[in-house]
Amino acid sequence: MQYEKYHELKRHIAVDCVIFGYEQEQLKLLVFKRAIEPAKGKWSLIGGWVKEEESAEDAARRVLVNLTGLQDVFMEQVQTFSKPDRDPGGNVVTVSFYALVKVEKYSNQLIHEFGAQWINISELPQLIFDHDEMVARALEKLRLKSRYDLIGRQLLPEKFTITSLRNLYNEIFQKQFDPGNFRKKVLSLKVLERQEEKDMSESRKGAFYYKFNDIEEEGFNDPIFKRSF
Amino acid sequence: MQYEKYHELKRHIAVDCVIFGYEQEQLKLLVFKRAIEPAKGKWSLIGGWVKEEESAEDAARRVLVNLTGLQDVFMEQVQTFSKPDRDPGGNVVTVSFYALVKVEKYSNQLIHEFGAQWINISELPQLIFDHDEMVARALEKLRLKSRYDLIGRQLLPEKFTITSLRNLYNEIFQKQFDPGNFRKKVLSLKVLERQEEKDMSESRKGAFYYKFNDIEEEGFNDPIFKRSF
DNA sequence: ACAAAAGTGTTAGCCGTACACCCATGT
DNA sequence: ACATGGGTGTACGGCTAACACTTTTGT
Repeated sequence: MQYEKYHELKRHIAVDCVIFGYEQEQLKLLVFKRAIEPAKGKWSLIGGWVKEEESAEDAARRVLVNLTGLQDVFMEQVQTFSKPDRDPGGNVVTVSFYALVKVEKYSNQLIHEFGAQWINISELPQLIFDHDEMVARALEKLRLKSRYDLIGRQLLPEKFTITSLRNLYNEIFQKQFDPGNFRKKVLSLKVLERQEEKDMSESRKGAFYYKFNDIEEEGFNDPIFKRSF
Repeated sequence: MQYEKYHELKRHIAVDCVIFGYEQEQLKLLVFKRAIEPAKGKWSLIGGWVKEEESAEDAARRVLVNLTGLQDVFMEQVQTFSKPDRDPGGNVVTVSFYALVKVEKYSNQLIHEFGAQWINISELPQLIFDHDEMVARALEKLRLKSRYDLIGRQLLPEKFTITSLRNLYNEIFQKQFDPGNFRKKVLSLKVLERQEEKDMSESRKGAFYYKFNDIEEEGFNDPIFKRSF
């Protein structure tokens, strides 16, 4: 498990996690300043070794739980990277995952402990090895999912406004959705429930909070958003 | 490389290939009758070990070249399977790929040599281990690709009729596309070139052959087929 | 009264679907 | 002439996109 040693061994299997969060109307990624060699001080994703008695999915979940304490985080496999020379420290095959977490639930203490930081998706520094490509592929996958599912359940707080949800989609697709049309579209999907309470912080009139309802976690057959972005 | 031995060792990395082909207006999969234990006589996908000095992509390509002699086959990573007990013969992490090949180019001799057989996608026997799931996931990925790309370049012969192409889509989505609408749709994409020659075998009138043109291999931004199937 | 965001309504145009209809030709 | 698949035309309906318009309320 010690990084300094692994180059002596033959080939290892690891996971890396592309962790998305949504905070202050921005889509962010949790990145880490490496405390150890190689590439000490450089930015990277968080990862870990896959133990012999677990699957890559188990390992990724373990890494995430260890980092955040959160048990039921949405997570999906993205791609496996296996070029023998992709990690200068040794021959490492890495299965990458992306995760969607509610930033609010994070303990800031944990984050500092790991040298982690939430960074806006459009202001990312260069990451080590092929981690940039992992992020790019994860973002592609997130966009694809967002097109067929109404995501937000895993990223937004329990209660949120339609405007917040729209902003999330604006961030994901780097595009301004029309407020009126977006509202009608998502409400027509019948997965949101309006609450009594209003958010008064953003306007005089106030905006109703919504919650995701419990039924039908599964995606729709048709794309929600059919046009190119 | 010997299967009988690998259970003694700790953990291996392998690839498996979901090889799609199109023959006699049917979407088929190349499956193999295992000649060795475990699961001798059962059907499976073709696979191979990933050598220490190569990537999973390299390994998959090597397996395919070895099997077919074809160099430039379309191939894409699907998913990695890593449950420690997924292969009763040992702890094997497998990266699965799908490939699209022109059946016509295959040497039948090679196929028999490997105990292989083209089987219609809807008549597949049960496959060993988690190979059924690999096929299911590969098919999902193929469907997704077919929705955004006009697929067929890699599956159809050089010259083909619109009806053949439509049949391919019928097979992929298990749905009957409307002949007229399908024709207009694919021709509007401007990626097909009509040939002088006609195929006279299917109708009195004859159907023009088409070829894919050379420009723009990349996909479209919008889904070609937007509705559910 | 005004501003500013929330929310509703309206319209035009595009596109998918269904289906009618013509075409070419071997028997 | 007719049957058959190839190929074209048309009309309806649904949906998207653009944007005008109304609502609410603190200042």
